[in-house]
Amino acid sequence: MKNEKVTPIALSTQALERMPYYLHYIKQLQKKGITQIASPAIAADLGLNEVQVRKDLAAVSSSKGKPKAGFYIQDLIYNMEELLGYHNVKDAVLVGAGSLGKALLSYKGFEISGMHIVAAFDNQDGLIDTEINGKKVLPVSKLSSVCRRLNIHIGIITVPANQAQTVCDQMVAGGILAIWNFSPIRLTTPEGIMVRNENMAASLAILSQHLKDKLKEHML
Amino acid sequence: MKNEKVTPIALSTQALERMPYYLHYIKQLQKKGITQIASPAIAADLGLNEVQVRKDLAAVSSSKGKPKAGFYIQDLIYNMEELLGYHNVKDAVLVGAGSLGKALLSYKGFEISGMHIVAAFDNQDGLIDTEINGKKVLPVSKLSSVCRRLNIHIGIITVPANQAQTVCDQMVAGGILAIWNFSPIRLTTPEGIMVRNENMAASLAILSQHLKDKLKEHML
DNA sequence: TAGATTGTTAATCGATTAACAATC
DNA sequence: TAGATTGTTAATCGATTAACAATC
Repeated sequence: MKNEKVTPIALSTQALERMPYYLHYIKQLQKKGITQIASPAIAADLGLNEVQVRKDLAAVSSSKGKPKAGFYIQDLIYNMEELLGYHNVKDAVLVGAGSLGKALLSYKGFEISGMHIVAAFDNQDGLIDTEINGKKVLPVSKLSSVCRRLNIHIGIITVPANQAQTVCDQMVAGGILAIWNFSPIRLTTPEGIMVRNENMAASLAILSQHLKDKLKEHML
Repeated sequence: MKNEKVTPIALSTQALERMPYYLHYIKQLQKKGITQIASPAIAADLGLNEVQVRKDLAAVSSSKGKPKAGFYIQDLIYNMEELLGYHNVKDAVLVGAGSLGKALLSYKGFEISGMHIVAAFDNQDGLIDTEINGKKVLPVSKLSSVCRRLNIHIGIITVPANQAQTVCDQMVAGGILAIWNFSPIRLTTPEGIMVRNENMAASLAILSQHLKDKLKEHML
C-alpha cells in the first residue's frame, strides 16, 4: 500500500519563516489577475535563491509545478494558508497589558493570520476589568483556569523579565502548548511546550553590529 | 608583527542573538554578589549546550576563562555591553506611528540597549506635530532630509505592507544603513544596507504549526 | 594531586546552493 | 522542436556538538 501525501514533507523552521512572504507576494499577483507563477520569478522579486524557492513551493504545494509555466497561484495560496493555519482560528491569551501588550491586542494582522486573542491578563488594578480593543483585562490569578476552561493553547507573554517565568509556569499549568515570548529572558518549560522568542534586544544587537562595521568601513 | 586582539573573532548572527540572554542572566548573578561564572552553569540554567556557551563567551570576553573557576562576571558584562553597542548611543527614526509604532516609541527597553528614537514620521494629518512619549511626529516628506541632517543611521519601519518599500527607499536616500522592518514584506535594498525583519506572521506560523502537531499527537 | 573547566581540533548535522536529467 | 522550468541528487557551507589534551 502506497502512503502518498499522507506524510507531508517536513518543513524547516527557516522555510516556514519564508512562507508568509511568499503568500503575501503571490496574493499581490493574484490581485493583478495573474494565475501562474514560476520559482525564478519569485526568487528574483524576493531576493532569494531560485532552488530554495522551488524546494519551498514543492514542499507546500499539493499540485506539482509545470515546467515552463510554474505553479498555479490559486493552489499555492490555498496550500500556504492551510499550512500557516489561517483556515482554523486559534484562540490565544495575552499576559501583560503594558504598551507592547496593548499594541498587540490592537494589531489587526493577527485576525488575518487566524489568531484570535480572547482575553488579556494583568495585575495592575487600574487595568483590570477595562477593555482594550474589545478584549477584557482579567487578573493574572485567573490565567490558568481561564485557559483550561476555554481550551486555549497559545499564550503571549508581554510582561517584564522578572515576571515572565512565573507567567509561563501558570500558562503551562493552564494547558498552554505554544508560547510567544516577548520578554528578554529564556523561559524554562517542560518537554512538548514550544517557546518562540521575539527577541528585541537581539535584533537591535545585530543591527547595531552591522552599523558599527559599516561606519568603521566608511572611516577607512 | 603579531596581530593580537585587533581582529575580533567574527560572531555568528545566532551567537549574537544569544548575547542578550547571557547578559541578562549574568547581571542577575552580579546582583546576588557572585563574581565568577563557568560555562556549564550558564548552559544548564539557560538550556543551552555547554560547548556552545563556552565558545560564545570565549568569542566575546577580553580576558580568558580560568579552568575550574570560569569567567569574571564583571569582565563579561563590560565586553558584552560593548559588543552589543550599549555604551554608545545610537540614534534612530521610526516611520509609522500606528499602534505598533506607538508601542515601540514608548518602549523603555531601547534606552537600556543604547538606542534612542529621535523622531517619528507619519502621514496621517491628525498625528503630525503631536508628541508620543516626548517624540515629535513629522510628515514622511521630511524623512530623508532629517536623517541626513541629524546623521541618523537606523530606521524602524512600522507602516503597512503597501507603504513599506517606499519608506525604505526614502530611508536609504537619507543615509540609513540599518533597517528594522516590522512590515510583512521583504524589502529591496542596495548592497551594504542591513535589513532585520521582525516577522510576526512567521512567528505565528511556527507556533501554529507546533500546535497543530501537538494537538494531533494528542488525538492518537 | 584530583577534578572541574578551559580552549581547540574533529565529527556531525542541517540548510543552502549547484548540477543536471526529465518534461511540458 | 527548443528552451524554460521542474524535481532530484550531490556538493558546499556554516553552525552545533563531541572528543580531548592543557591548565588552574
